[in-house]
Amino acid sequence: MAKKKHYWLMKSEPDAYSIDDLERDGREPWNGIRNYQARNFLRDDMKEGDLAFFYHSNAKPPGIVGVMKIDSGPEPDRLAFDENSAYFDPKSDPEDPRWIQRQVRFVAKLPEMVTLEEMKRDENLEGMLVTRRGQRLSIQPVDANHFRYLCKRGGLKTIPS
DNA sequence: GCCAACGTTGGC
DNA sequence: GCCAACGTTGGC
Repeated sequence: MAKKKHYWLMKSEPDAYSIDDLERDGREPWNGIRNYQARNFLRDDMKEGDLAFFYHSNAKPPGIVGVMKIDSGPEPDRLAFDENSAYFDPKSDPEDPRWIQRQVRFVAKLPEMVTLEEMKRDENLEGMLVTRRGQRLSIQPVDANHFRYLCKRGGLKTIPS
């Protein structure tokens, strides 16, 4: 039997990079993550082929807007080595990179976004991390049943696999 | 713009 | 190792 898929939620501010940008680009490095818990998910727990929600944070309204696929293994985040980057980190050694990225590939845009407010109100999503007050982790695991439910809720006819 | 909820840094 | 000060995230 094939290894069980994991599901994720990944946040981006649409002013910086939106679902429309990913639809246009097709495949992009997901980089600039500078939080250890999120880094560990990127490095250790994500598998190539996993599916993830694209979440618009700091948006009006915030919420889930699309689905993407993890399309690479863990790679060093080279922005950490670039002095001119906002994500430069002098403590990241190119011989032993501290920060990790993944390639992600566009899968689908949700016909209807599912807002954070809707998710908080929805009893089917009880316990989902993103609805927890004060949490701010930019990469989060999502339960498989929550993933399927949210795909339908967002108007997808078929659940991506 | 405010501020709650963190995470990080650095003095001790 | 403690913890105060500071910085960031991100909803509101």
